Amino acid sequence: MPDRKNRRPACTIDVVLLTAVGSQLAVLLCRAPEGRDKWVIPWDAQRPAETMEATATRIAKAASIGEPAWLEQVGAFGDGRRHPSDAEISVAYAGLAPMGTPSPVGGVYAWFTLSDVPQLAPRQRQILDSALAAIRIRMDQSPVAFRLLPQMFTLTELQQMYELLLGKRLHKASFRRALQAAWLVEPTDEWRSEGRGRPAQLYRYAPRKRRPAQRGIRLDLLSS
Amino acid sequence: MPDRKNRRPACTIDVVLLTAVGSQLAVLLCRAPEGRDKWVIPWDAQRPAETMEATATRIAKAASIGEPAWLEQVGAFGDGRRHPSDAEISVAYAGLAPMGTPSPVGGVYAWFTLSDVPQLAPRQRQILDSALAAIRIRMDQSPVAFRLLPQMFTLTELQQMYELLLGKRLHKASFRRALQAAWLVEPTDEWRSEGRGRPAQLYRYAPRKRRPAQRGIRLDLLSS
DNA sequence: GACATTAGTCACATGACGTGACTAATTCGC
DNA sequence: GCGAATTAGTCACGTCATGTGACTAATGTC
Repeated sequence: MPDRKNRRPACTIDVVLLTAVGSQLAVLLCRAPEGRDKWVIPWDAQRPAETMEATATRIAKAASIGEPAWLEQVGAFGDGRRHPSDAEISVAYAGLAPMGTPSPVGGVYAWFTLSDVPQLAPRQRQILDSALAAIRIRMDQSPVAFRLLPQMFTLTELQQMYELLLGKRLHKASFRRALQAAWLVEPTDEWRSEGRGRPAQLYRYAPRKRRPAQRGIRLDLLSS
Repeated sequence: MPDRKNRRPACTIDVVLLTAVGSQLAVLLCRAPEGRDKWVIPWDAQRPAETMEATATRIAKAASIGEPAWLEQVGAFGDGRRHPSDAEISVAYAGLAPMGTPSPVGGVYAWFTLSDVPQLAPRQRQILDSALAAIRIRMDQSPVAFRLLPQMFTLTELQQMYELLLGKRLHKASFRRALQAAWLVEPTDEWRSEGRGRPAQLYRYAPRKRRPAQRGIRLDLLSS
């Protein structure tokens, strides 16, 4: 919700909201007031007495539905590259919305799969790339992938989410072994039949004990 | 070099400069203009047409001697905590200076070992802690420790530098094994005798091939 | 009921890591 | 000199994590 009444803020907050659409990552963009087919990453200026994170949450709420399931700062960007606001610097946040979050009505906002992202202002392009890189790095530390899934999910869905976020394929057996070692999920009594093939058991995110000294789970696991 | 003539900049650049002093990490602080014994992390406002990184380099240059051997952004901080400048937000950079960099003359700047850091403004304390955490995280990705050492060094010195930055002891054999696997150093013909004990071979930083698919060296190696 | 399809598991090879003990080269005290 | 102390450097072995292919299990389709 870029507010065009103020001119040239000193600093903007930009929010890269991601979700899963089918088997692709998608980012939420906002139609620019000028130009029919111009799109921007949602941004706004901080309001008085508002923390940066509060600003980011407000932008995310206005843009999508409800609060993002995860939100973290990516960094500050500037260095001369152009930004829709002409602000000197922009502080970027990355957020995740559960898959299935609908494109908000009105046509002002829309999800774009990563390969379909239209041309952005140079600084916003840089922000998008950095946000993706930041998420990939933080996946090792914190269980981010669950934020994109519903409460209950199959292990295959979870693995696909990891593959989406990491941008590479994982090996089934290795993935499940690592998952067990991390004590992150627990099985439920329910099963889901997806048409053909054996039904899959549903799991729920339930991180267990052993937080201390828990060395980040490494999912380098290659190929299929 | 906090410039007190401007009032209340919108955004400051703060630079956490680290070096090794003896067997401790030390941070460069600047004497606050008011109050004899108040110290601050060096900061300044951006100048017109200056990138953030250029500002950080300028601050580092003014504070210590020459350019820092490494400089990277940590993030943007604000959220109400107090800062010497009263600025809304501060963008923090972390930098490294080779060990042996002298305390600049004049008494305005001085190195403080981490355990001797005096009380700082709350936001600057947060910045310092985050900068340390950021360096520890990035050590895995990029060979930061070498920036603190001279061109040639012994493997024991290198190991001590890693221990300093990671804040924990490493096992000699494991450390060298991991180092070999990473192809980061090569031996020279020279040896150094340090008084008692067998002389140590000198090594030089020389990252070799195999950059692709090089999975970050994990140095979890515990105890002595 | 044979087959395709998807879920879930097993077993083995390979490599990384934690650890203690070993050898090597020097200085120091006598 | 000569042995003890000290520091450098290596080895070997046990354990655990990871890469990988093949296996079993349960369902739908024809």
